[in-house]
Amino acid sequence: MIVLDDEGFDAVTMRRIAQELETGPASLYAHVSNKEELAELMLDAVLADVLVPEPDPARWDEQVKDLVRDQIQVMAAHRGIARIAWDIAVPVTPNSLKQGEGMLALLRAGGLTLKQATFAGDALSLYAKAYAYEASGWTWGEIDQAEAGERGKQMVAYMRSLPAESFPNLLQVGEFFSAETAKERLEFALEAYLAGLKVLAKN
Amino acid sequence: MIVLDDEGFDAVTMRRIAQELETGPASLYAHVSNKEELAELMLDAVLADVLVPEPDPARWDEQVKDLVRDQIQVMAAHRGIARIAWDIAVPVTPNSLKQGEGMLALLRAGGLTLKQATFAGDALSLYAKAYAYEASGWTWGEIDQAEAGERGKQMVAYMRSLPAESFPNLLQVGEFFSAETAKERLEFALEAYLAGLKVLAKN
DNA sequence: TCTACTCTCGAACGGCGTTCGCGTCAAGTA
DNA sequence: TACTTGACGCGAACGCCGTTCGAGAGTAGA
Repeated sequence: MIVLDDEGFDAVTMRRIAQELETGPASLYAHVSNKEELAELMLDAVLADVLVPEPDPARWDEQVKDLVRDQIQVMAAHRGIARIAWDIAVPVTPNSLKQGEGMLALLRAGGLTLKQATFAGDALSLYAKAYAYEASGWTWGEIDQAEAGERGKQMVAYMRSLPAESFPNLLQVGEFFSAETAKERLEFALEAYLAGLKVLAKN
Repeated sequence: MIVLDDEGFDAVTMRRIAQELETGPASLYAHVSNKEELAELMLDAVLADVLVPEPDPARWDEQVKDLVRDQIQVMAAHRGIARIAWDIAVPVTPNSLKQGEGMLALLRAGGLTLKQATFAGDALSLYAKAYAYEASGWTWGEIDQAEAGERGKQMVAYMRSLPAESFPNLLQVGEFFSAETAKERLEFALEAYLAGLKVLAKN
């Protein structure tokens, strides 16, 4: 009932889910108290697909990167899930907790104090949600692939046309913002942040 | 007309704005083509309050931190603005561009290549949006301050009650997630990320 | 003054999340 | 078996939302 609902729809609505179940929207309220609760259940179901590794101090940094990448991948793979993740203030569902604990364990294996690990885990999950949400935009957006490419080119052209005296840097960076560099941007962010964590861990 | 609209409302709706202007919702469409455009105008107006510094290579890192802090502060100060920032795929309004250019200039002053600066700027603005959105939650949420504190305490208690064998780390970190540590979390993220950038800049 | 044109905005459309209580039906009792 | 009763599924409706349309008001030119 829960897992399949978010696969195919533009926006998950109570009416559409009810339709899927061949019933009226009112019937859903027999199982969940509101849409937010249903959203939490969906997010939790999706997070079950991300398995948390056993910390290995020798390669904890790669493990952290993998975990973030997996979380992003799984959120981006299901339409609307990333958005849901933002609307949930404090995640207390079983799989959310498991992810949180797993991330903490990895960061502690990297030599961070408990407080540092907590703050780092918070920042990383914030970034994962942010990136996944943005990624959902291009993956599931209303515009198709060809049109998206066209848009990208127009964007680059537009940036190049900016007045050089006001935007000396910006007009050169258009090419770095295509969909192809998305992965690269993620890798850069992970590398930079983890490099920073290693610096802070030594103090 | 534009600037004041987002100050007082839980959610900015076309009807409420029209009401504020003592007219019907249809009249707004004479000035903007849809809600998204109106949202862009509001975000741009708000960003005008963030002034972009002249890059100083001696203290570029502090300047970057200041810029991110200012962006967050200004977004968190206006209800609903942070959410709007997420829904805008590519910001092309004048002040958004100015912020982007300013950030690039600072990062380049720190010795990053153009590509590195682009990716770093992207990650930083992603984080700024993410943090500001989260911050909007506590600042403008439907629950009042006293109740929020109560909630926090319950949260800590709940985390302490988790089974120790499954969540050895998580059950100790409840205290680090209170509203008081929010600023500290931001500072940690900034410090870690900038430390990482300095490492990468040397290669 | 009359015409022609522009612009405003009341009313309505289709969709949303959620609520209410009627009607059905199964379990319990005689 | 026949009746009563209780729970509960869900059709219909409520009050929102963003957006559209065209009647009518307002204005400028002849």
